[in-house]
Amino acid sequence: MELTQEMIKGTVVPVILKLLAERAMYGYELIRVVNERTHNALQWKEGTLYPWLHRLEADGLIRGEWDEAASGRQRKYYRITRKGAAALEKTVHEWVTLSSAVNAILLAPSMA
Amino acid sequence: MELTQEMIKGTVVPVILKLLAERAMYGYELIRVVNERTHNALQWKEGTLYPWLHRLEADGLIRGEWDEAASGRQRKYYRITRKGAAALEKTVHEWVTLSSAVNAILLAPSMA
DNA sequence: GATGACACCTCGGAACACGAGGTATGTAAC
DNA sequence: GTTACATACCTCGTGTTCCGAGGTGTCATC
Repeated sequence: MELTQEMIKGTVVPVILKLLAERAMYGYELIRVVNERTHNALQWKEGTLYPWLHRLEADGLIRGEWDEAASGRQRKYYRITRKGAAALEKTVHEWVTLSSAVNAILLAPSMA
Repeated sequence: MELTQEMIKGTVVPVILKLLAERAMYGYELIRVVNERTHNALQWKEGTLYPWLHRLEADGLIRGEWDEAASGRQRKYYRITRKGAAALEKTVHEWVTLSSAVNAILLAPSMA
């Protein structure tokens, strides 16, 4: 019964879309940025992220493109599509609705 | 790719514990109360709730007891245990940490 | 006596996370 | 030059979960 991990589900998609809306990034970078920005509250793993990137690309929400870094290393940079931007807006709204509802219950004062 | 349903996962346990910390309730009642309090933002289903009640009882976080309602109908009232109260505190803290981290990303101003 | 709300439950298919494993390249140390 | 590590991509299998569909029985109403 690993609660935290369960909570993380469902936040993956909006967070990916949001970060890619800010700027194009490659998979490994996304993991690093998320772990840093959330101080490891969200601990993303490769086994979770890569399949999602493929799914989102298949759905046309993001588009990946191989590019050569200055070091000469190949990286696959993803950027958000128009369709993805629309999905982002929708999913953020869903998150706000849900988290507000949950907060309203969890943070209500306990009855004595 | 049903995002909202995915998000709901992980919120089930803290919400159950919190509501039972307020007062003893039976399963069917929990579903009704949650759907009302969240205006259907969380739409709980029986197929999700009942297995969780059994799991939480098996883990000693809640305790169920059959009781006869005034109508004569049998209901299984659940109440939180001492162990459950500790788990509630922990899981609420986890939720706050997680939702704050996600909000920090999702609600950040988009770069132009 | 039939219909529908209440109240409990289980089962099975589909979806998902993630650990473990794999490949390949650049960099640093020795 | 080769060993070792960080980078960077990927897939597969196991275990876990949701929830629609189905089942049982009770009570109230008509």
